[in-house]
Amino acid sequence: MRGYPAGPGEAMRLSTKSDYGVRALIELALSGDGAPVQRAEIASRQHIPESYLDHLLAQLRRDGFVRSVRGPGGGHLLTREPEEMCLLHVIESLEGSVAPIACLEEGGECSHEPGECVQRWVWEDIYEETRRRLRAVSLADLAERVRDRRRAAAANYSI
Amino acid sequence: MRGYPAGPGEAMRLSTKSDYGVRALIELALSGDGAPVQRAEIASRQHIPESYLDHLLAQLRRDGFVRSVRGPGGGHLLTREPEEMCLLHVIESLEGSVAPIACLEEGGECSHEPGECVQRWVWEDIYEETRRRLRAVSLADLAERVRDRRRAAAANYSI
DNA sequence: TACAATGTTGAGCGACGAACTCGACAATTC
DNA sequence: GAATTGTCGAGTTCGTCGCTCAACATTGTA
Repeated sequence: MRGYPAGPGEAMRLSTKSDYGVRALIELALSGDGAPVQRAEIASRQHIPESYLDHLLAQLRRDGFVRSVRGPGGGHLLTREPEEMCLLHVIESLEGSVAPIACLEEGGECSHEPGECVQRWVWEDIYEETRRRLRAVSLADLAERVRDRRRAAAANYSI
Repeated sequence: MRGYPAGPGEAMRLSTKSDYGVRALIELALSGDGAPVQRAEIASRQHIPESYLDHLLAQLRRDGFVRSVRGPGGGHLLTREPEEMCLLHVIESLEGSVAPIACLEEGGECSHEPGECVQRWVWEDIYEETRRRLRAVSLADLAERVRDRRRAAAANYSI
């Protein structure tokens, strides 16, 4: 997809991890029957390097979004209904935190002298607003969008 | 201040550039008489590595926030009133862009197949909200805060 | 005019994260 | 028990971040 790290003048940028990860979860949400989806299938459908997807799935498993079934016919499954999983938690699982400055993070230290950290209040508001909006979006919302788009694309194709 | 690059799990993080840069401009705003402020003085007051500050001032000069006076007694000055400079423009000058994903940037390409970029709308809203909030804050606002805090600190000191 | 105090530029460097890859190992199920 | 899956951790490449340094240009003062 990207295949390359973020370039210059691209601070504040999300890494590929959360994008890959969210799209992997969407794929699981889309194949909504009880059958597990294999790594290889997720990877090819969403164009994610398979060996890299391993790590993302491991992380998502650690944080309880996904559970894996081994053996032939195995694969990955969501642990809950996609309606109950929000973008915020998934992204925070993979990116660590979406705090734009360190001192907003839990346990984060402010590097400025006390009383001199003057920009914090601005970013605090932005941070909270960002989290609020990410919390309001569920995996089901995103999956539905994908479904709609794919339907539309298929319809276009047949004309 | 930081002295080190951002660690793991710290995507979406601002670099030191904008923090240093904004604080440098605040320092110029605070010494509001017509006298230029030297690099060395800005650096020591705001604890910014002097040789690094060079680059930031150069960038800010290129983008018209600062103008420099050479020769003995020279230094740096704001080109406009601090009320007329907003945080957004300063940060965008130094960081390049605060877009959380590449395809939101001007001229930015979406790396996904058409119709599959499903998270874009979420981030688009967040991006615009972020820019709106940064635009609403002026250098004068920030300078005033610093002034207040320094006054308070001085008062505390004398008790 | 000389000179010293400034700012400007760009090369360069060490450390570290991003984005992967690879290979060995463990668990399952047929 | 062999084949098929997932798990884990080390390793690689590349590029940015944060910063330094040295050479050069400019300007005010003597």
